[in-house]
Amino acid sequence: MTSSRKHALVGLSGGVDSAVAALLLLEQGCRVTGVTMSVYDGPKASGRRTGGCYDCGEEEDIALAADMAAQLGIAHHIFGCAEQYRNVVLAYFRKTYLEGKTPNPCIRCNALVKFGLLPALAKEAGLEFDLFATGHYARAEYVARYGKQVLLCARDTRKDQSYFLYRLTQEQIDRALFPLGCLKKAEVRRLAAARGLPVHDKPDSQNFYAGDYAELVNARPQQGNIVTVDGTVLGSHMGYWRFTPGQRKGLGVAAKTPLYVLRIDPSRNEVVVGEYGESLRLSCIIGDMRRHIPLEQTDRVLMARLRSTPHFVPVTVDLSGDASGERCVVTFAEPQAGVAPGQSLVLYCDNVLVGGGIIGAD
RNA sequence: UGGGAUGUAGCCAAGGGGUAAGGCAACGGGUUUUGAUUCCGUCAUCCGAAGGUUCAAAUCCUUCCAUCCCAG
Repeated sequence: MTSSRKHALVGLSGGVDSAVAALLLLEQGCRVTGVTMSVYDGPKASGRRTGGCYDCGEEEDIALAADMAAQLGIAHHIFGCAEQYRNVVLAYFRKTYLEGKTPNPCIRCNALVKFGLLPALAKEAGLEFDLFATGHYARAEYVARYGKQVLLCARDTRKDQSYFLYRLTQEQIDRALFPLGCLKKAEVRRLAAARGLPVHDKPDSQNFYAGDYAELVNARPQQGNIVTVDGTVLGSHMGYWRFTPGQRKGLGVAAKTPLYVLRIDPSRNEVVVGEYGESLRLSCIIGDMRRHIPLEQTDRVLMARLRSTPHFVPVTVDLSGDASGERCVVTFAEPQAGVAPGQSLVLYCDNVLVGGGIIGAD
């Protein structure tokens, strides 16, 4: 491009964050086009919605996104992604739970649908753009010492969402733009209010699905036992796929101390529980890795997140066991609770996202 | 049937004359783009039942009921 005026495609969800992202890009002088994906293809249910990604009331959000685009004076396009979403996210969600593991649909969706299919469809539709922006609280910046564009934590690490983005490819990172990366949520709302955007006080959406997860797994309820490590039966449940390691609430089992899910045994439909101490683990195997920065280039202690929470644990990573570099063993400085197969472990060096992978079954 | 023991919320469990701890579960809420974690709040007008003693009892007495264990 000869023009210095960049053209940014912005994923508008209908919420405050993406609207403010678009607003900021306009203020920076970008050409901006809004795009929204439609992913729901389930029953046209009740219409009662609480704000999930896969939500039977998504038309409302799409309409909000369109309104927002109109208010900002930018073009807006809607792309149907339901079929792919079903194949890529929902099928994965169901399969993972049935394997006795815990899926993370947001990570999968970001890499394959939101940052994958959506811009691809936009390109197919003839839209030209240099950048793809979203309202995520994260940063994508060129870092000289690594010689490329990398993902970084948002300034406000409490709100940081880079965890959900670690599976992006280098090309996706190269054109990614996160206008909210240096802002706090309150500032974003203030900006929206100042610009008169009606979504300025819209509650955050924080669910992937507003209904009963078991509906998505779509498995027939099946009674099984809740057992201790030594096999003592403490109670029963209606399907192992309703549980995740580390879970405490919802077991329905009374004991001296709180009990946590230690592991799940799909073949016996058993949920193994134990005390907090029994749930601690010092290491785990990571598979299906995505590596953004070679570990040799990191000279500081690596920190890991085992969940999207702001909690970081110092770790050491051993890649020696696997030549392909897709697997490694991660050892924690302190024993960790809630290490759940299927969940992602994401590595950071300072604020830079180094890579990550999926926690294995053992 | 004889001997022993126990009966406090859904579960476990303190309190042994002065007006029902605590834990677990459950429920409600906060945090959270994963129903995890975490945090906050609520949860026995009543202590197996009926009488009695006392200013006052879940706590003492009596009887009854239930359950468990050991005998036979």
